[in-house]
Amino acid sequence: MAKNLEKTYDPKSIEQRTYDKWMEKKYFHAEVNRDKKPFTIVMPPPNITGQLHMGHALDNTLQDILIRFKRMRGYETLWLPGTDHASIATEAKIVEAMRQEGISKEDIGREKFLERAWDWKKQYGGRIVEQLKKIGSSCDWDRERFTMDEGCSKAVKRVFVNFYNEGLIYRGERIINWCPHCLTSISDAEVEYENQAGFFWHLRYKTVDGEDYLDLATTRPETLLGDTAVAVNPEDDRYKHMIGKKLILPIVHREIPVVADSYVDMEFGTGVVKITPAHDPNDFEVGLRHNLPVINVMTDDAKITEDYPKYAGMDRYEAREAIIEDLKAEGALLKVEPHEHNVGTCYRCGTTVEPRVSKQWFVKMDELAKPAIEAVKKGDTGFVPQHFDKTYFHWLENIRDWCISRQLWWGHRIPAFYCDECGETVVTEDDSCICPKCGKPMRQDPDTLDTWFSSALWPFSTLGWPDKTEEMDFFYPTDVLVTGYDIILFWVIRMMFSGIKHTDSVPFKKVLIHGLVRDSQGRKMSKSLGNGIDPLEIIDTYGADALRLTLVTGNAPGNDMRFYNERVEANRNFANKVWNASRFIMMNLGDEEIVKPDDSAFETADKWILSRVNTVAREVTDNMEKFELGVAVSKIYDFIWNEFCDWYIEIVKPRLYKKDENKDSAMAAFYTLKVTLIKALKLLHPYMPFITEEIFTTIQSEEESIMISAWPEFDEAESDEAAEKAMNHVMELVKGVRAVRKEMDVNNSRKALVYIVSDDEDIRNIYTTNEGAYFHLIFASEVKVVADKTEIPENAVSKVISGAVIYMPLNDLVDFEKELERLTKEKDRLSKELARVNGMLNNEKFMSKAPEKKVNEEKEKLRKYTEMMEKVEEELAKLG
RNA sequence: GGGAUCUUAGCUCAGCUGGGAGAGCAUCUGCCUUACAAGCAGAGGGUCAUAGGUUCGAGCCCUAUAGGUCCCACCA
Repeated sequence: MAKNLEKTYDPKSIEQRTYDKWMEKKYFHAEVNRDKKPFTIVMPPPNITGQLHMGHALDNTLQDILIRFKRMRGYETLWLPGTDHASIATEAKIVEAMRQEGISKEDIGREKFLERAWDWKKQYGGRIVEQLKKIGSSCDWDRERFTMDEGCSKAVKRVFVNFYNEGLIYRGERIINWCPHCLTSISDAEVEYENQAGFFWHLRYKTVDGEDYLDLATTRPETLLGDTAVAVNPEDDRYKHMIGKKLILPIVHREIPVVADSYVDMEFGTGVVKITPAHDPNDFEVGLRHNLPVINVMTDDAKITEDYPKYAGMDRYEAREAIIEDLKAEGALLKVEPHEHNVGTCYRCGTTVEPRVSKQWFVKMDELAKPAIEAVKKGDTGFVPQHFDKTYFHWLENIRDWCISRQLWWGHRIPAFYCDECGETVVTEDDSCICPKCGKPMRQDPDTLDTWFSSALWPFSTLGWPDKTEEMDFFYPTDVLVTGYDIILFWVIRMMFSGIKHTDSVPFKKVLIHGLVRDSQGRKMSKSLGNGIDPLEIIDTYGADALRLTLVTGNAPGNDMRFYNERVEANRNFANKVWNASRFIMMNLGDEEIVKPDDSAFETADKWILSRVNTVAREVTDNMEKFELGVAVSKIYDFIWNEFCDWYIEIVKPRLYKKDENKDSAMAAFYTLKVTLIKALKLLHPYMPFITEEIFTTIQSEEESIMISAWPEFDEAESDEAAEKAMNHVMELVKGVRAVRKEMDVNNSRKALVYIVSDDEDIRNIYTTNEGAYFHLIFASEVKVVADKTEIPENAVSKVISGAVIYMPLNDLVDFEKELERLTKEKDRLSKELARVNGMLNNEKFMSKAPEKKVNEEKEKLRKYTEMMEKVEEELAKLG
């Protein structure tokens, strides 16, 4: 107990050591334990390509807070960590690395490529895990998973096969989003739209006989190579006569029909649209309706195909230039005007997506979406904050089939097999598939699945599904999913429908949504801007606890936050404050053991702080159960700094310094200090795990860790209204004297006689019995508590507080001006309050409609303010 | 085009079911008071975007307007 703490808190000296201890003791490990209630969070798996950024730091801090809180409350808490194979991102990195060596994927072949990928995973996949540990994450690392490990892969196959057998997965030629850089299809959700400045090229398509024409505009003239029709609205009188006629496609000189389709907006442009089914999703639909040919004019990397020798091999933008020139030459280009339009880009590499018809695998969404919507409507799963359910509903209600096949090698290979002999297709979990029809070995689909297909199963595949495991039974469904709002449509939705479909249960009961961490100017942190703040650097400078506190204070769920170092610094200072308060207690105690003295040794201040910490525990617990983490931690912060340090410690100092004179009183103070500190540390622990552990195990050496200690639950017996009321009077007195001293410019070194005048015997008793609590705080030479003013000297400075008036004869010429100003100000304040209270109490409607409790409160205020007002007026009268 | 969200002290933001406007930082004034100057004490600073409405009572609920942010959307 007599261990010393250093003078300033040094996070570096304790964080690693503390974390190692926790790991060694296996505190993070969860087991199926039927004696306890489970509390489960699965960590959103960071990409193996990733480096810890502020978003991770925030996400994981929130999870760790919830986990530590519940663990202390006696739950069997499982926080299951893991990483995501991130197929497209990882493959891109490896391809890039190989490019620098001068080799391509195809050079080494699929197997060798995958070997490299696994090597890469071994080398870098653990990096982010180590970084997560730096912020104190108390995950069960024994259960760490990877989206491509054996269990998860098994789950993926099972789901694919099940979906397929139920007709919920199908393969078909559809128009999909194609990234010409990543060379793969991507899902709708993976396309980011951005407004780009472009042009409208107005073109003229003439009829076969050359006598008539249709004018239209396009933003992508190069796609004209694939035009197979021109469409007009069937209701459009301007063009009714053209329907069914043939036009000559400029440059290509192919005949194409004019079709009528209500998709065409008569109001927009000329009301004529060229139809390129192979390169535009809408045109594709039109094409289906009118049986139009689909002509793909581009290669995988968005170059024009050999079918158009003149442009073959040109990149789509080069081809655009060339085609425009040719259109001009042909007289088909009427005019060019600037036009801003939405362009789809690949979320991975930013390349403009090329819509393209291709044979892909899809998940049919209609049937799956409905129960996912229902589950949130019924409240089986709820969003915090709730309004995010609107985003969720909106997306699910408008969802289109999900393209899940990717032309990549790194990922879960699609478990579909084709027989080249007889054309049979088999979808099976069995890797070495033999054709059931002709007995020949089958060829597996070369494509892999969208990364999100496997992460959609994360909450249950990590618990052993599809096997019936104890873990599934005990820990599932999970309790909370913590994630950013930017990930709802990618991930949350897919987990929901996958979970409901395969486990007959929602995968989580609550979704706690947080916002983005932005830079000090409110900009998104990004690599390209170079404005990212590295959490590890912050930890290095200020400590993990300060970082964690910064990420949760002053922020409501779902809101973005700005990150700047001044805030971290302030929180580092708080850590130091906690550190020093603890150090103070230990220093003064010396080698003595703390033994709880007889009840009579406890003073009002002791009872007050014990009562307060108890109340704070209740409020904090309530807030945390409602995910109001920011509110909760600011209550702890305020309690520790403003009540415990600034008041209680200051109040008990004389008792500690004179511990030999009154042992019992000193011991009561020590006992109260320790009990209160420990409760406060426990409340703080989920937010600041390292410092609280270090202090706890120093001061409470018989216990081995704060993180497995019991949470301070509210105890009615600790509440002490009388003590709280008394201390409020004491604090008002101290503040009053301090204010007067400051205003009168009286240095604290100058002790003064202080009169406390009150005609209320109870209040006089409070001041008499608690003199020891405040005497030194008001720098008094003597305190006289009296019933009336008869013995107050004429030139005493006065200060009215509730229930009493303070007089301080300062033996100076009283500065009448200042005194007058002070009292007048006070009078103004009181009259405003009185006007407000009177306004309410004189309002008949208020009196009849407001709750009685509120009315009584106001009556009490009226009494108090009236009394104070009288006294202020008396003092003013004295000044003349 | 649809939807969400925000607008509170100089700055960044809290404000839980409607009942006397808060914090951190910054500013001003005193303090090296034997835990902490990464500190202590005191002070100034806000018609809670605007306009209506509901209510005894609105920062909080409703409607509209303005401005900002974000998401979704097939306008060629």
